[in-house]
Amino acid sequence: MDALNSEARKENENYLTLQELLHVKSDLDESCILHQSLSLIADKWTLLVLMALMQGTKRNSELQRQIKGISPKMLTQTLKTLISYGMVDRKAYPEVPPRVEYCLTEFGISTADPLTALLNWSVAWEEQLVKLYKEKVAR
Amino acid sequence: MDALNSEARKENENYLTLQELLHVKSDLDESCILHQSLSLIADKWTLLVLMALMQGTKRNSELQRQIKGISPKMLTQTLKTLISYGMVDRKAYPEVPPRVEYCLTEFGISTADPLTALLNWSVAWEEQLVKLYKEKVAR
DNA sequence: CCGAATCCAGAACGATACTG
DNA sequence: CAGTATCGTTCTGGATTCGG
Repeated sequence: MDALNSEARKENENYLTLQELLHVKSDLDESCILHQSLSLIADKWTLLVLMALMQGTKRNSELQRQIKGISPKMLTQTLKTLISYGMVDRKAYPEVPPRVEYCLTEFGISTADPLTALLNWSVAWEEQLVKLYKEKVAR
Repeated sequence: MDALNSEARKENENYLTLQELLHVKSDLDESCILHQSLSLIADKWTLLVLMALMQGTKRNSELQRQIKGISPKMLTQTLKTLISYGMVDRKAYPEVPPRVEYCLTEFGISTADPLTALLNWSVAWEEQLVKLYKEKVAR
């Protein structure tokens, strides 16, 4: 268990560990880059919309169908936020009935990297996590 | 740019990509393991408390000083949640005045792995992210 | 020193109905 | 089909006060 220093992956010269970050700046607050980036994508639907678009360009109604339980309002709102972030592109075709397509930008695609790491951690601790989540929503 | 399939890291047999996850289950909702694990740690202070404890065992008052802007209530509450998750251990010494120490469990330490990935993504896109965060809090 | 209890403001989210 | 507007609820987090 060498998670803290992640030596295994440090072949890459530019790889930065949490310890190194804390060494540079041990005061912790909202200016922490980790806190900032997490707060941008950590709401109820953003993650799911990003994942759906990882499969490729989709229309509004396709997203609506694929993402169970999302309301039209929240879908639109989440997409608008992601567009303002520069993570999603919107293309509207001047047709009747209207057709609108959404796809990820390069920046949007880049989120796959940290999300994949989170996925593999989640799978490794899945039993624990699922139990905790159930308890959480039970409240 | 091969973020979606992360071939570079697939030397590891067990490595799972987002595409593979979506292939197994293309319906997206709150049962998605990624959504569940993210929702457990994605609140205002959890991340900062975890990071502080990555440096080692600490007392309540040390955490209070190091984490700028956190109120005693939110510190206690966040610690209690992390203890209930099994990510943090609490040791109380029967002294006067009381002394209480907190440290990470193996599960807590394991969060360093996804967090380090998020950190390196954040640093790669730092300029973009900091700008977006500023706009977000301005609202 | 450590933490519990209470009250409250604001944000996030959901349901519904409506427009081009 | 895509998106907007309005309203109401729920949840989060902050301020303050009190107790062991």
